[in-house]
Amino acid sequence: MRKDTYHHGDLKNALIQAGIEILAEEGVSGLSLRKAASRAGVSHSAPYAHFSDKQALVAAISTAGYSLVHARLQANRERYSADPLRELLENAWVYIRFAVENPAHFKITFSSAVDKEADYPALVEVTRQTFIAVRQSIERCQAAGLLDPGLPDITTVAVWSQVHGLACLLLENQLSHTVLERVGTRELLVACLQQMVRAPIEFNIEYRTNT
Amino acid sequence: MRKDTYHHGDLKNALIQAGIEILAEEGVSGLSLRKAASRAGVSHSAPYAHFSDKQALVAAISTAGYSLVHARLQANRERYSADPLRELLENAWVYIRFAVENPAHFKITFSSAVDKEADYPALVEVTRQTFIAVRQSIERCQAAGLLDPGLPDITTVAVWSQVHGLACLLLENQLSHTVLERVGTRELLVACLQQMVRAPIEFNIEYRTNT
DNA sequence: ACCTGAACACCGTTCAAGT
DNA sequence: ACCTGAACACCGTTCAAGT
Repeated sequence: MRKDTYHHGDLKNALIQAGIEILAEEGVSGLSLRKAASRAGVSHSAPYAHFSDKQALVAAISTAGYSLVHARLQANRERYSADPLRELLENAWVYIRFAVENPAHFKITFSSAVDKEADYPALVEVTRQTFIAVRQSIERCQAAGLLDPGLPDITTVAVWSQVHGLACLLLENQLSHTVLERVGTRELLVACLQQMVRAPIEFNIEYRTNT
Repeated sequence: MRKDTYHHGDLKNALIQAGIEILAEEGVSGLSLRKAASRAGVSHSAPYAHFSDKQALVAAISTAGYSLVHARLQANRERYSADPLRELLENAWVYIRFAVENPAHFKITFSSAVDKEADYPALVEVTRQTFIAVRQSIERCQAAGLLDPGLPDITTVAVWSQVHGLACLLLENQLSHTVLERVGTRELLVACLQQMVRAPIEFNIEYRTNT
């Protein structure tokens, strides 16, 4: 039962953390089980005691990403409880910021590197929780007359799709040439949301005209 | 100069085609240079005569995907020249259909498996052309009073983001449990676009209530 | 110009074995 | 229960060599 015969009490989380670090340093293509193992100071086959295969580690890293976003949504809910529109904007901003600041982790998390999501109950659950949190935020906007009063599920898909899509397009730099020279990331987000929101979003957008 | 000493006159395109087939059969993770080579009936190092590395093949496959979508957008432009709203809807539908019918090819194409896009001029060009085609479609809607009359570039980003995001969420099956049981894919697309379009979209949405 | 075959480093995965 | 080390099949990439 001597603790130091095992490298640490929590190799599983150490591997997840190592994976996230590798993603930050080398991108999605740099992630490998063997590298995560070596970074955790353990042999290349040790991970198989905790993860049945690479997909399982990826699913765990994805779950961690979802949890992080979900926690921030919860924080926004308390912080902006008096202002549903602001809450919606800040929720979207959490998403965009995660994408821009942790591109590889975002891709693994939200661009579905996991093939059979159903095999990972924890991932399914946090996905569901996050969807519900977003929908509740949107229902509050609907109640305040700020969004189309249709089926909340559908309005949620519409809004989430737009924010997710914007995050992806930002990651792929498919906008920089045409748009981003004139408008900052947050202004662009506000302009996109404004297309659906039925009240002016209280955030000053400055179009930088090149003169 | 005997033709049959070389396996075919056009190994480059054969490799691209082989890659697309592999994607369809085995998904993104199944794609390898060696498999594409063997499928084209050529040794595993032959591809390097045409592609500097795997990224270059991926970029070529991505370019092919973009070209296909772009061609269909052009076709829609002629077909629906009298009805800009219908054109917008069908353009979005082309995008969604490509995602659902060719998930792996769509991911490689639009979810940026290419790291340094700038290294592949053909890809940059077709990306630009596609963005322009989408923007022109949106400008026609703006002129008809169907969309917010803001900067076309920004409105384009807003609409394209939503459609791209919807395609991604559909691919990840992150909607099936909550929404897709009640509404079909096309109805969901219409409902999303309707959030931004300032006229009823002439497409009947039936909510299948479970009774 | 276009392709082959051997070679190298890296990877995911398995398995018998050790504590 | 947790980890090691050898082994296997597969991969990307390079390079000398062949036509």
